[in-house]
Amino acid sequence: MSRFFRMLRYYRAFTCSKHDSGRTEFQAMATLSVKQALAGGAPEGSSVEVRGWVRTRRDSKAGLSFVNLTDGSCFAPLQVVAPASLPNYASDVQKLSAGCGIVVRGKLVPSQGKGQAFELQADAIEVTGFVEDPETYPIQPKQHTPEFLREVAHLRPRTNLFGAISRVRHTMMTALHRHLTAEGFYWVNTPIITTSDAEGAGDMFRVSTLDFANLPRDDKGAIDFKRDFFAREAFLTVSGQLNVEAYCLALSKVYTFGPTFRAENSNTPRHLAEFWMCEPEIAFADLADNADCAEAFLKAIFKAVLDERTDDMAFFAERVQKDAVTRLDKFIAAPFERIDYTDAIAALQKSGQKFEYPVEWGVDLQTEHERWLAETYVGRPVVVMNYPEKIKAFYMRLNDDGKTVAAMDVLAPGIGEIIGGSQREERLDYLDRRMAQFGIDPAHYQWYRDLRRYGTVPHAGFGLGFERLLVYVCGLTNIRDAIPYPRTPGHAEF
RNA sequence: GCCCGAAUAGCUCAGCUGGUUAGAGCACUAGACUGUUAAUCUGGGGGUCCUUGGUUCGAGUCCAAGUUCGGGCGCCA
Repeated sequence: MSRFFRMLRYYRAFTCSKHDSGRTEFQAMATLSVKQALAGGAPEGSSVEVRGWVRTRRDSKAGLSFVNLTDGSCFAPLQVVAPASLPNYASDVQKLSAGCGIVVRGKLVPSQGKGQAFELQADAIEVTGFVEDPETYPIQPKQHTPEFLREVAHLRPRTNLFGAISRVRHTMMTALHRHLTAEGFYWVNTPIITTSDAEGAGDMFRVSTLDFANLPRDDKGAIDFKRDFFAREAFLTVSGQLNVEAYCLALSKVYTFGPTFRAENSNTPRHLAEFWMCEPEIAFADLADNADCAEAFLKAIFKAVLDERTDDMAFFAERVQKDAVTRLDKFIAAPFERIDYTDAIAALQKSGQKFEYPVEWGVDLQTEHERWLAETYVGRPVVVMNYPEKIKAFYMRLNDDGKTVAAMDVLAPGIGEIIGGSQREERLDYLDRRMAQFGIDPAHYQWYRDLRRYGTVPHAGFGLGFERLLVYVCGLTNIRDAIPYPRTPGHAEF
């Protein structure tokens, strides 16, 4: 590395560290985020630079303009006071409209107006980019519908709503890692490309480099995947669970967290073709341990959101869903109820409720049943355990009764199922029997069977659809607003 | 994949039983006023009423098909 670049790197590190400490004595001007500025993060009257995008502009005949500036660092905008004495006041400042990019240098002072503690008294405003046609700029200082904003996914992060969602999403993601790390889990990066051809969790997207217009054929005229990139059929993962079980049986407490792909033609506000899923897996654990882990996990994430994103959550409570904050408080405060599937069915049958889908032992619970259990019967989050073996996946552990498996669903008031998990079948003979029962070829799962042949131990885990949790936390109604660029059947714009 | 609903200005919407020149708020623009807070007040510009076809003397309005969006259900996280 040349001396010049080393010096440049040193200089950058030096200036950055000063920003963090808030000290400015060695520097003519500190750069502050809006969040830092609003917190008074520089000595009163000292010169600072703040950069961001214009939210609104209000002109005053008293010889000044007010410019609300956002940079995404927090919910609230910074009020910039621009005096008419600025050399570019008429040419630039009075032409500022929503969305313009600007750099403001000035002095951070206590605000003379109400509504904010500090404001920026501008000495200079540099416009880095005007909005080409303010009349047709899609993001206006008003409430837009989420449906409209989906059409402008590249601009919607500039709104209050999507700024708040983005920050909460980040906080939940980091809280997830923090909590699991504190609990002794290791993050295992399971593959996104998989060659398991029957994972059973849903339709898969094919990964191939074959020329669709000229597919290679074998002797029987079938497509010859031996000539494909991986010399066999390959797909995008629908779950990292099977892979992470191997690491669980070595590192004891592990989890996957990454993008997951389902090629199902699901057109609902709860489904994405590409979403993020977290799958913790614990060795030497049974179903009860699994439920305890899920409860602590959800509560830790919610607590982090309430602690760290108070401003955004207040916005959701005010504009999106009234009880956005109070229901998280309740969720954290109440211990989860735990009931058996068999008891849940009995309760549903005795409820006197009219359900669209009839209830009887052996059927899977519908959303209406799950919501009645969580909202009416229990009134707080509930873990339903031990489902009929016929309706659950092959890897779930058969109970001693021979007719149920150690599966669990966490149901919450307001959404229904948010977590699904199970104790895994660790006994090879039982696993083989269940694979046969489900028509699964053991040849495709030799490595998975090995885990039962070499030092098998009881283990359990669960899966959480991250965007579904974000929908719940923010009070959203459509999962397409919980991910920056939603992918759904017929849609992969942007 | 199945069923239901909607489509009018840049955005959010009104538009009756088919009848003259299709309206409002926000945004934009001009002016007034003001340490303002999605400021307020007064004017102005802005429309392929989703598309195509049909019924009718006459269609934003009724009918059919299509397109797009949304909701419910299924599959699921």
